[in-house]
Amino acid sequence: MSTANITVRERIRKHFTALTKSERKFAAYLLEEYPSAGLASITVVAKQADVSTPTVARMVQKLGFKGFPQFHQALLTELQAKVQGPAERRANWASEAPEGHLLNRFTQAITRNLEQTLANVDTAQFDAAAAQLADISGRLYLVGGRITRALADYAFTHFQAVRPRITHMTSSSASWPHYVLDMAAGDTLLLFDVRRYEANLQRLAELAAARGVRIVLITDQWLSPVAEVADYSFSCWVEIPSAWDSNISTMMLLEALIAAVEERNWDETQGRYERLEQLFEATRLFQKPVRQ
Amino acid sequence: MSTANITVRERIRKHFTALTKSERKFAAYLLEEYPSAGLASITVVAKQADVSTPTVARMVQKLGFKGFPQFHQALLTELQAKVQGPAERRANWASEAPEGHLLNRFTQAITRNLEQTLANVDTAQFDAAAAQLADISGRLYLVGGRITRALADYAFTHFQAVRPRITHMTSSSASWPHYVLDMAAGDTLLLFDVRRYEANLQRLAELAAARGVRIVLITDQWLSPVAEVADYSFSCWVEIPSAWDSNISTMMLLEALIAAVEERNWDETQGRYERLEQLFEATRLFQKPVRQ
DNA sequence: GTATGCGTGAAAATTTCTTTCCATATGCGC
DNA sequence: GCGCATATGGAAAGAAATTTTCACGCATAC
Repeated sequence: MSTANITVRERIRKHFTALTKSERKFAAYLLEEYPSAGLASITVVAKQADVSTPTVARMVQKLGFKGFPQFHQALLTELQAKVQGPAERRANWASEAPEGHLLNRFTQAITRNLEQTLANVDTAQFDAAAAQLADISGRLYLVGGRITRALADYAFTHFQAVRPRITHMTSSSASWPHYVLDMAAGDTLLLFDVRRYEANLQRLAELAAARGVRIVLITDQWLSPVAEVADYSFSCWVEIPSAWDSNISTMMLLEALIAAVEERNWDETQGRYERLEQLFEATRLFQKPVRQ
Repeated sequence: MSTANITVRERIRKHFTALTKSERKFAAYLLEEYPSAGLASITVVAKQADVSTPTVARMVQKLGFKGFPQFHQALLTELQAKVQGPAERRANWASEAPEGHLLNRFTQAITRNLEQTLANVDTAQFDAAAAQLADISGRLYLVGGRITRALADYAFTHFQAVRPRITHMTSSSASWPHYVLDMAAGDTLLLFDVRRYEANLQRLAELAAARGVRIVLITDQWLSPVAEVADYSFSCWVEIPSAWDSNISTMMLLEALIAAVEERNWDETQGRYERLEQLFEATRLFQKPVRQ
């Protein structure tokens, strides 16, 4: 492991004096276009540097590699490390917590889930889905499963403030057919389905799709079968060291969508917030905010 | 050339529904550690993803590559482009999103909120609160406000799997007195209150406290007045560039608490999960999970 | 001028990787 | 419960890569 951490570049510098003329030719070529010049097969690389394959093979051995594949792998690892960026993975968020504390382990898993989820969002699809959700010419239906019912509820509360014409389909699937009856082309169905995927939701999605309803699906990384009929699907990474799945990334995607819809309909949304504020005031349901 | 510019990640997204179970397994593995997981030889890659080489070969063809080498090359090119590109693109956060895209702005705010929230958790208090929530000698009551009702609902669903003796107090505050009537010393009340703080919740908390109920409060950074009577309070950072507050950090704290309770009561919890599983099986409410 | 030794690359030998074929397993509809 | 369709991985064939061998060229020393 002692020599494992030095870069190929450093190895070349270190052994340069021991290299022969052709080998130096190849070394120069590699450094010229580092490290991409070394990423093809030995045959291709050798040809491009205008030396023979044995020359390259001998040289990488001089550099301390067992063979060309090992050399190739080393370059790859370097490149990968570069992309990963500063290795300061936010490991210690819960700064006060001891190393192995649950909070830290949990945080690490969550961070990774959020990263993965975001990396896998197709921006164009996100924008299109936001536009669909913002389209108030049709109704917006919300529905979730056993676990995600709470998310659908949360979505309902927020979308209510952002746009009119919303229906929260209760989790009692017996009543779903009644809702489907009123669905029409141009309507939107925002559907949550994480494992274990529920057959009822799939049937609902199929019925809705058949009526020309656009479906936005928020699911997990293993993709609910509803994705088959959904117009827009988003995968959220949900694994945590636990018997159940985390829905933090799911929630994040939901909030991001709400924010996007809000931004899109801002002119109208603003007015709604003001009216909502006045209504709260009128009903005296809520106390004055502490700040702001 | 028309299809040359889309990333492998996008290809996977696009074709995911057409993939079989094993192929998805490989796809998931690749996305998990992208793109390095796909850079070894097909044999190695397949073995690490625990699928057969033919599966991988078939899949890359489905993605539109002629063969594995072409797929391999595409990943390599992506990686190179990434390195060549704008020097320090921030890690993997929504890597495909343009700089000023809402997704990126949103993510930044969320990251900050999570950091702040975690930095402000007192580990000892967290552990103590978890112990309180895990104490099944008393009842556990759950309640939330207008917005946080959804979180209380989510908490209810999960705590149900983890421990017995739970009561979800519905948001209709008219019925709260009935619940209070049955509260006794040794019971626990998990209460969510974020701005705008609700007078009803405060009164409920006072009544419960008077009856000797231990109160765990999850609130925002400005602290609900309920904190006065709560035994344990946690502040979650909730500000995002939007007219409303984000509850992602709130959700995170909640999930962390659930995880902590689960870990604490694991012996009993495990049995509950198994029974739950059997009940699901019996009611046939749910489809078979895709994986695991 | 000849002999010696090192560097070099063509080509063979070998290893490794990729693809194809096929038997088995698995799930699904009837 | 049966038969069909599809998915899966073992194994072999085929392809490509890497390594080794070896003969030649070239420089240097005597």
